[in-house]
Amino acid sequence: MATNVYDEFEWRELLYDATPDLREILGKNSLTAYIGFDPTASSLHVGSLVPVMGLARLQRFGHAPIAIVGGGTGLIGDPSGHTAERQLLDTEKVEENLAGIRGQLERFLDFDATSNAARIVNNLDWLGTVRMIDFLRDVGKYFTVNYMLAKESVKRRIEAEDGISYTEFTYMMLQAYDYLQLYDRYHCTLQLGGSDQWGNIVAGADLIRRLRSERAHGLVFPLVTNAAGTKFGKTEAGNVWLDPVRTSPYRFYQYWLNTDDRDVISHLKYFTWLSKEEIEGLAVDATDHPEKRAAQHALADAVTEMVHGESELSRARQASLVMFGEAMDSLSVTDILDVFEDVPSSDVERGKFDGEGIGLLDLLADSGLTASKGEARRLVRSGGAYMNNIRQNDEHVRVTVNDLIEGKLVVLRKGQKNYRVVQVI
RNA sequence: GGACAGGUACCGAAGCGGUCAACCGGGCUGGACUGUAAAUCCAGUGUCUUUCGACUUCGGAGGUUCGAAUCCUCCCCUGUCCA
Repeated sequence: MATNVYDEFEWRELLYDATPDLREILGKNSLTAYIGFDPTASSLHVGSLVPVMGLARLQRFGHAPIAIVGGGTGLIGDPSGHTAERQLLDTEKVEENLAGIRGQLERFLDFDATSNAARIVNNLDWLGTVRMIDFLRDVGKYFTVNYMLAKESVKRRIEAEDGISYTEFTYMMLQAYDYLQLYDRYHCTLQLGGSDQWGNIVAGADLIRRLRSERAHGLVFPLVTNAAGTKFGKTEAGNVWLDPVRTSPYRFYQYWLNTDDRDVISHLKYFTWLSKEEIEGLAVDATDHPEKRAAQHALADAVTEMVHGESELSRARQASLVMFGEAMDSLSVTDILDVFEDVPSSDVERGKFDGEGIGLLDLLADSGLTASKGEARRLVRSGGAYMNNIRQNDEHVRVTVNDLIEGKLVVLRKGQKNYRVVQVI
């Protein structure tokens, strides 16, 4: 393991840009560093793992991390990386989001460390009470409009048709003020962020230099990309969240497992604690035996365990086996309901299974797995229909009580991974 | 307001009196292959019954005809050009 966190960031390719001399400074001193998190939702998503782990990595190298949850700035909206004016969130919503994010951050940071304990602070503490006149005199005076206009995030929006509101335009000053406050309160001299934050970070460092004659630093991470050109952290179903209620651990696990070959090594560097040697070993495996996908498994295991814990990881793996065709007769109803937690289910009356039972085609159509009986028929004929993970070739088959697992449910499947749990009521 | 062009299934796009549930391409869904990948190949893609067949569909409403997506009338909408 490297001894300087700067080197650590560097080999992980997390170093997009940094202020001069930062490497030496990080090697010599224990710094206090911060990252801001926007409370735009009540959960962080996988994209936030880079900055979150960035803080955690810093802490492991002896630096003290501060996570700002932007209760104040969140009420304003950061124009960086956005092409259109953002919707304002109301105070109540921001409060709610803050609570969720705070809980998630606590998983990653050590708040009990003796010399470099982590902190979570809310910038509403100072932004909420600062008086406009004071702010303009103390902070605004040091920002020329020319300087702000030159920033990429502002420039892009000025060129866009809808422009930028004064509110969002001010955002940069607020973030700079945050940095100044943290400097004054905790002697924080490093700010981290995504590459889109560079302008805001430098603005803060400049402000500290002018007002306190002290050098403050910045380091930004690259934007995480996918080789296929798709947006990182997004699936057809939407964002991949850390919150297990929004994205089940199974889906979370699957998201990482499906990482493109071309991305998997860099994502291992970004999102895991695996060492350089371990990752290099996995890179060799990936080249020699791509079909084994050892790197994807390592990635999915590591990230799922880190975010959801060991028992959720093993459940996700179990669910994956069953989802991809493993026989399910060894599973109990409880297990099945667990595995198929985020699979749609439908209810059918018990009486339908009595005696002759219900036609397979009717069951497929009634459950909504196929849109019509005709479609169900075609599905069976083409060999894509399964009941309890057993392929059904006969379209005249009838489903009776004997097919029910523990008399309670039957699992229908269309193709590789379209499931439907039919529960008997 | 005027002149053209056009509105067809998820999208694009043929068809211009019967053989049209409607060519073809994309998408989508299965299957084969495979690494829960990419590419490729095969099949399917209105509903119901499946063997024949029945019913509802081609902007809307009427009409002509034994018979219309195809012809006529009116209406609605879209695009382009001229006011």
